[in-house]
Amino acid sequence: MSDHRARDLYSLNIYHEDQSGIIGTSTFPMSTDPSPFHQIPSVTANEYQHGFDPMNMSFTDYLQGSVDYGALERALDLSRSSSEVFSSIDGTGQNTGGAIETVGSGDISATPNSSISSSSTEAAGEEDSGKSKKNRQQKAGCEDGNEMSKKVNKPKKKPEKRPREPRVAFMTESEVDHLEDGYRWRKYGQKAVKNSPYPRPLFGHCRSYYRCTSQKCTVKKRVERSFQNPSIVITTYEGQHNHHSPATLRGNASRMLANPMFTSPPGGPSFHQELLMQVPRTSNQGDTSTMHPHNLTTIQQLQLPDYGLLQDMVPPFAHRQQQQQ
DNA sequence: CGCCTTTGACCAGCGC
DNA sequence: GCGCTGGTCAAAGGCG
Repeated sequence: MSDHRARDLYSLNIYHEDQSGIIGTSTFPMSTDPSPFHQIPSVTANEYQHGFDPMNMSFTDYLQGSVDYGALERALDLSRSSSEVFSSIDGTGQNTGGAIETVGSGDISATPNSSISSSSTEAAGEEDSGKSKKNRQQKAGCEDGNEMSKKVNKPKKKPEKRPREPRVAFMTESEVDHLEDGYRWRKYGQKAVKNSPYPRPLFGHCRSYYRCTSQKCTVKKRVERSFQNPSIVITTYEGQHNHHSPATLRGNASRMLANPMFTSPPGGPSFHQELLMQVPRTSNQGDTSTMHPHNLTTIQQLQLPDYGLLQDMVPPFAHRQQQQQ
């Protein structure tokens, strides 16, 4: 879990379906070559605090609540999109890959923590567990093989759908599936991605479900690998943490994670998100000289022949990058 | 012992 | 209605 190794490059992509997929993307070098950091504009505290820039958004930004959903909404024009903005299922019903989405909930204009602290959110979580618990109890009660008891007593009420938490997906080029983000996660499930030729986690085409281990924190995340490029890990966060990163107890990494002012890792980062804090402005039009060559390399790696999961997102992104060359 | 992962099963939603 | 799929649960087991 924590012994994972980072690759030389990380690419961070934030997707939104309505906007041809990508709302932000960044690629940045790993600590093996710290020099590029000096060539890449860092995110200033001011930018961090007063303006949402999807191109500079990171796991940490999101997890730490630095990203205001209101700003996110404005940036993405999510006001007209209140449902899941990306579906992994194409028109034929075939899955082309995992879910990558930035989802605006119906209440997206709320503050970053509102979705967490709101009663609706809690109710949603409770409802979820409660519902399942009820069913579980029924199941437990029918160990004698009485199948009917499984499905009786279905309260058929609740016509209204439970609002989903806002979701944000990140694409990260990494060899490890579960990227360290400063929080503690508990895996609660795993599913083989449909149509996956490799239904086993070892081969990366499984979707893992994690839940924040902190009590009262309903944040979940899904981790899966891209069909097209197994080196790309797609991490989808749902909800926002209502607590500080527990990584504080595990070294200075959390200090940097929790501190948006942090812009230069002393002695080299040990957490991916420390690097994510350094996300460069890849949208830097006209001045490609500031782009690290690795960026382009990574982008091209993202462009894979078999359009599936990323077909809606990667090509436009890659094209844009190529046009900048 | 506590925390975590694994894993099979279940349920709801959705498309046909 | 049926089947598929995503999401979740919880027992069992592993690990430090």
